Amino acid sequence: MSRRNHSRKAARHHAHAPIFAALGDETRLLLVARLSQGKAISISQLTEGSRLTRQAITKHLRVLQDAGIVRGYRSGRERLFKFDPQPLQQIKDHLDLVSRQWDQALSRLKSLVEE
Amino acid sequence: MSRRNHSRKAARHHAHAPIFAALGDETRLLLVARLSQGKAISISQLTEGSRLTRQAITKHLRVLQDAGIVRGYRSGRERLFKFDPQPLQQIKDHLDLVSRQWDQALSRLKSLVEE
DNA sequence: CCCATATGCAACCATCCGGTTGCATAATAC
DNA sequence: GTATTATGCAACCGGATGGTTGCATATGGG
Repeated sequence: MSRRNHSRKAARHHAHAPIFAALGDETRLLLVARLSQGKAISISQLTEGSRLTRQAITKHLRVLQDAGIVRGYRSGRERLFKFDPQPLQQIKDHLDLVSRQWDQALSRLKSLVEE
Repeated sequence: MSRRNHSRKAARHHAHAPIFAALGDETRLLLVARLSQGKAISISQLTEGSRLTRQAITKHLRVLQDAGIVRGYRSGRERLFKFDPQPLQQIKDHLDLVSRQWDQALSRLKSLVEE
């Protein structure tokens, strides 16, 4: 295996912002929380227990779907949505990267001071 | 224990959406990446290397600051910003919670099937 | 003092976003 | 085959967002 395989991390994390953005809404966080319970849920089921309109919920689901967090498919007369954990894993990894950089910066600073 | 003790988790993660929202922009992710390197950086330094205006960057920093991800303070004639890891840790924890629910749901399903 | 640098403040603009209402269509139930 | 349920589509609305420009102010250097 050659070494030219270096995919530089600085250039590759460009797709994360839309995922964060999709989670940047309280209603959507609620939907994700509900869908991460496992079962696929229909739009009208998801609308119950929210004071929002079905259309509002539909739009939110669309946003989540475009971010890849959720996947919808038709079943009979209803559209079911199910959770997909992959995008969340992706941004979790990114957050870990940031934290790691921060920690390393701290320890570099600390060793300088102690010297 | 009285009733007042029911801090239902549904009510407690209300502060997470603004943090996700603050990260839901490519420019802001870049700023965070740079600031997580450790050192405090001024507005004009952060503006260099971006094709955006200083004011645009200033606004983005304001958003990050309102989310608590970054803290700014005046030093001489410049305003320095430094990274604060706590909010990111917070949402990382939330993501872990969601993933955990998902995994549990999966294993419940699996045990059902195998039975 | 005077100048250059770094920032603050405000107005303005186009677009996006969250939400609604109204109506059309598809599937199921009876 | 008709009523009911679940969804789709489109227009509309006000407010937030991302960005710009222009000008005012503060601070440090010689």
